[in-house]
Amino acid sequence: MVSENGDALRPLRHSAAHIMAEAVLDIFPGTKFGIGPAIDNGFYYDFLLPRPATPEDFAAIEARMREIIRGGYLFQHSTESVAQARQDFQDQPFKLELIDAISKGELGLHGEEQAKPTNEVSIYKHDTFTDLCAGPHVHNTSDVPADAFKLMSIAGAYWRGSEKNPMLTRIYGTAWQSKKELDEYLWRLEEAKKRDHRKIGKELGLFYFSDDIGPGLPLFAPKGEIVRHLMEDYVREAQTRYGYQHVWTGHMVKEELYKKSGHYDNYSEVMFPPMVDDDIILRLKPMNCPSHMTLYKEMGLHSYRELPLRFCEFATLYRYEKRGELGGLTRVRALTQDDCHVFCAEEQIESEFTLALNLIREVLNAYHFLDYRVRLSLRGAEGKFVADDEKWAKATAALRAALDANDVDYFVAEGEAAFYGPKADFIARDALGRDWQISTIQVDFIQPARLGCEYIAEDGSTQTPVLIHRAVTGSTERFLGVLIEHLAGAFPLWLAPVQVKLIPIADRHNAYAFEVQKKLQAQGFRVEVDTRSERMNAKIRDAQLQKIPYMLVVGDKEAEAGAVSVRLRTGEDLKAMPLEQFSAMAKKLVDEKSMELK
RNA sequence: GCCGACGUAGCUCAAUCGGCAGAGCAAUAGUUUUGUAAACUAUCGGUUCUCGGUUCGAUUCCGAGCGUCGGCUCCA
Repeated sequence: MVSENGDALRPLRHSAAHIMAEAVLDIFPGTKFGIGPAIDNGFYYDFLLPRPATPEDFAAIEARMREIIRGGYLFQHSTESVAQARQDFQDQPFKLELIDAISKGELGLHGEEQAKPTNEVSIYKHDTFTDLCAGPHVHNTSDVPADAFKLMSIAGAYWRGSEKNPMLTRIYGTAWQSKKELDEYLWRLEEAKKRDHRKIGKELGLFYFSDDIGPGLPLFAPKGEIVRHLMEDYVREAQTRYGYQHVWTGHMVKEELYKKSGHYDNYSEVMFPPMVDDDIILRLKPMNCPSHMTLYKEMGLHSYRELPLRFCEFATLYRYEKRGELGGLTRVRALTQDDCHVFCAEEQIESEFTLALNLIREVLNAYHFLDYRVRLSLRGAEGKFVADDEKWAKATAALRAALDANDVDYFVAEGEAAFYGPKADFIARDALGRDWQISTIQVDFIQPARLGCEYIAEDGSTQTPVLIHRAVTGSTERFLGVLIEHLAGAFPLWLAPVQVKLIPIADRHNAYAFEVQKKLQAQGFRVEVDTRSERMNAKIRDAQLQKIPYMLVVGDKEAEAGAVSVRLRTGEDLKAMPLEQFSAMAKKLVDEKSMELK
C-alpha cells in the first residue's frame, strides 16, 4: 500500500528502520540485512537472524534504539562505486544482490523494476551502521523522538516478495512525531479491534466458524442470514431496476470448460481439486464467466437486436484459498458473488459502463461507503495475461474512454488486470483505514472468442460480442464483513436483524407487548419481545449491546394509551408516541434505506 | 503453503516451580414485578484443541497434526 499522506514522516520512519537495524545487529551479531522501508504508520526491516526473534526481544531492541537516538549520530550520505560497495557489503548477501540489480538497472532507487544501469550506489551511515539506501533521512538520530516509536510485531516475509526466495524475519514498528501521536495511533488500533467483524459477528450472533465444517466456510445464524438476504435482495432489486436479468448456473462445471476459457491455465491453483465421475472430471465453480457464456450459446443464435444481454447471478463460488490467507468473512473459501456478465457490441461498451457505474454508485452510497477510489488496473509488462496485444489495446482504450466520459477520477495500476482484460476497481476505505476492492467493471475482448460466443450483426455478418464482467458488492460475505466494521455493527434500520425490541416493564405488560409485536410484524418489521424476568434497565442494556435500533418500552401508561415509549440505540429517548406514529416513522426510514433512526 | 504467536466452560480470561482446573458474564431454577445501560440466591457447565512422548504425576515440558490470529504471496 502506498502512503497518500504522512509523507513528511517518511524520513523519520525510514531513519527509525535504520536505527532498529543497528540495534538488531548489536543484539544479534551476524544478522544479514534485507530492506527496511517506511510504510503507512511506521516502518519495517527484514533480517536474516542467527536465531529466531520473538516479541520478548522487543524491549531490548527498543532500549538499544533509544541509546542510539540519544547518541545524536548524524546520518551521513555518500555515493560510492559499485565495485567499492561490493567490497563494503561482502558479508551481506542480500545487499550484494541489490547492488547487482541496481548496477544492471533492474532496480531503481525507489523499487522500480526498470531503471538506468549505473556505476554508483547511494549509501547512508550513522554511528556504526552503514546501509545501501536511497534515503532520505532525518539529519540526526536524535531527530527521531525516543518516546514516539514502538516495535509492533514480527512476521516472516520472503526476500523480495517471492516464495522461491528465503524467508526473512520482518520486524514492524510504528513511529511518530510525538508521543501524543503515538498514543493516538495505539488508541485507534484498540478502537479498530473493537470493530473487528469477527468479534462483532460473534457478539451479535450473526455467523460462526466450525472446525467440523472446515476453514473458510462460515455458518450464518438466523440473524446473519437475514442481513445477507436483505443485502442480496437490495442488489437484485436494483439490478432489475437498471435493466439487468438474473440467471442460475449451479455449482459444478466440467473441467474441460475451464481449459477452453483459459481459466485452467491461469487460475487452476485456486480451484478445489477435481471430482472424477468415470470419464467426466468436474470442478466446483470458482467463477461464473464460462457458465454464463455457455448459457449464452445454448440460448440459440443471437441477433444484435438482443444486445446488450445482461446476465446476473448470485452464485456461491468455491475458491481454494491458501490456509494462511483465510480470515473472517473477508477471506473465505465459499463466497457468494453478485456477478454479472454483459454481452454487448463494441460500441455499447461506454453506455454499459455508465449503467454499471451508476448502479455501483447508488449501492455504495446506500451503504455509506462514501470514501472510495477507482483504480484502472492494466496489464503489466509480464505476468499471467492472455497474449493478444491488439485486443488488450482495444479493451484498455474502451475502458479509459468510458471512465473519461463519466468524469471518473482514477489512478492507474500496472499489472493488476484480470488475465483476460483491464478493469476498473472500486476501492472503499473501511473504519480500520484498510482499502477493500469492492466493485469492479472489467472489459473482456478475449474469452467470448475462445468459447465461441457470437451474434449476427446488422449487416448479416457473424460477430463476437464484448464481455463486460461486473460486480457491485463483490462477494456478499466479504462485503458484510467490511460493512460490519464500517458501521461498528450498528446496521441501518432496513438491515438490522432485529429492528425493534419490546421491553415490557413488568410481566403484566407482556400481553400488550405481544400485541404490539403482532401489529408491527404484520407490517413487515422484525420484532422481538424481552419477557425475561429482568429489570427494565437490564433489558435496555442487552438490547443496546445488540445494537438494536429501537427499544420500545411498554408499561401501564403505554398499554392504556395504545402507545410505545421509543428509545433509540443512540441513547436518545423519543418519549411515548402512538404506535401508528412510530410505525409510520420507521416504515419511511426503512423504505428510504436511511441511516437515521428518526 | 511459508515465518511467528496463540488454543483452558457458550463468551472474556486466570491457574506460582510440573502436584485435586478457577472467576465474571451467559445458561437453568427460584425469589423479585421493576420506568430508560447490569436485581438477588442457588445450580449447571471441562477429553485444558487432537494424537503421541518424557515423568510417580502434564493445562504446564518435548514432538507431530488441526485450528485461530498477525504477516509474506496471490486474488478472475
